[in-house]
Amino acid sequence: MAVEFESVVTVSAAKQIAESLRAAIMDGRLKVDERLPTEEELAQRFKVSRPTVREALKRLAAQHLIRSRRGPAGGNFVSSPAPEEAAQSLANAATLMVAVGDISLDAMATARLELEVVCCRLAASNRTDEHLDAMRRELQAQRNAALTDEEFCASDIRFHRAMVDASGNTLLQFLMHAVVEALQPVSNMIIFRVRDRQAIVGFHERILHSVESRDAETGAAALADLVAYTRDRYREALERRADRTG
Amino acid sequence: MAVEFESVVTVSAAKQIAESLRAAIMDGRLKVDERLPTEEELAQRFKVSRPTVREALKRLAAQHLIRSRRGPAGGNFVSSPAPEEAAQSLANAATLMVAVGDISLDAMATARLELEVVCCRLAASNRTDEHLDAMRRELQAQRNAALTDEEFCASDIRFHRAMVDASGNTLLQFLMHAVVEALQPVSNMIIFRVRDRQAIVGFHERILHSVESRDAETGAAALADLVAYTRDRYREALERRADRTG
DNA sequence: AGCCATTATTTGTCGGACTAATATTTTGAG
DNA sequence: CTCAAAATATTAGTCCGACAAATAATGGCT
Repeated sequence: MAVEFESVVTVSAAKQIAESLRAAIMDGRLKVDERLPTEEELAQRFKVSRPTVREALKRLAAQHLIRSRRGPAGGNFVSSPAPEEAAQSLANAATLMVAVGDISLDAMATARLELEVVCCRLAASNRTDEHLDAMRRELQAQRNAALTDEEFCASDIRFHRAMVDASGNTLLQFLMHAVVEALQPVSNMIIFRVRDRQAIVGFHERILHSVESRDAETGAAALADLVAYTRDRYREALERRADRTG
Repeated sequence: MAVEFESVVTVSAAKQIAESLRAAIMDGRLKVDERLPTEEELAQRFKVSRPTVREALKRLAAQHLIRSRRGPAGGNFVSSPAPEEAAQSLANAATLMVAVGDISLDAMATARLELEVVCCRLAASNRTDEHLDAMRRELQAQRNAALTDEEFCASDIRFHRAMVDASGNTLLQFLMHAVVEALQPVSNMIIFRVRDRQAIVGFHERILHSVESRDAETGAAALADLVAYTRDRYREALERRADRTG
């Protein structure tokens, strides 16, 4: 273990140790899957106790920067960031920001529309048969009236994710998965009527067809219609809720 | 403190406690700025020791879900997610994914272009004078030849952020700040020649003008040119580096 | 009444001990 | 000699108990 860490002296040891290790990982002094010293050794090196080191490690673990295994040949390892977990964290943050009002639902809706239009255009040129199949599968599933609302919503999300995946851009996938996920609570609120489902399936058919035929423009139109429709249904749902409560 | 937590029994106590608290925060049982029980009390409630509770709390702190203060009237408080910090986390994750190859630079560049075109279009219709001023200020700063490379890069980032902010969409701001940030290492690598600076200032002028005159199309073109230019300079930089090392 | 010292409360840190998991080594049987 | 099972060593996970540091509230002093 030849990696050097800056020594930490002043305040809030755990936080600074975490920061020091994080920096070491970020700028490549610690590589992915590399094992870092044992907690005991780190404690000696940073001149703190093991619990303090552990708190630092937990901070990193919470960001999925390290993973740990017990036993000999165990230890704490630099973890390559799993995109799904990172997307989950992002989705959580976005959900909270919506809940607290930092992001308005309107901003979220327009952002989603704009981003999905971009993905749709890329998908129209980069799609593969696998992606089309995935979209078709979800669309077929959504036609099943026996689906519960939750199942329908889940399939809805998978459909959009499949379209995003078809764009072939991993960064957009990453961002969009989180955005779509963060919007799920809203979707859950408004999908409950058969008519709504049929309408949404109709939008999805138009989207799928646009990607199939490599015609991004109709896809953009379909997405715009879908967002407008969703917005209206959401407003209605809010009014109904207002009626019930007062 | 009337909030109930599910009791945790089976495995990995700290992780489950963190998850339990996180869920309580996410679905609103714990509201922002609310103080949660003392560590002692949580330890009793979850039937674990205080260090274990602390590890759970550190996990949440790492995700900026809670903040802590010492002293009476201190404690652990639910923290409203600061967009900048969340964006920083996202940027870190993105940087790592680029470093590890989960995201190709090409994917990153196209994603950035597409997203910035979206932001530019929104900015053209939603911009305020403050946003225009911010963009003008940075542009003026970039004309100063005395700037160090780092200062020029920083101003470059601020210019793009100002344009993104002008879109008026907080979610896009949030995402783009992270994307732009994650791209900084690349920028740092290629900005070193006076000619490059002049070219980039030229692109920025076109972008600013398009937002000023509410003409999104020319802005999109300028952004595309900027990305293409940047890509070429980056390829050259890579070749130079290859020459030096081999 | 206003200011300062005291105090109480809560997180931060510590050291050590024990538990649980697990890879390695040793041992034993075939 | 081979292979499997048991012992062993190593390492993270948990726990306890205590003290340090920060800080708001309290109470006493001027």
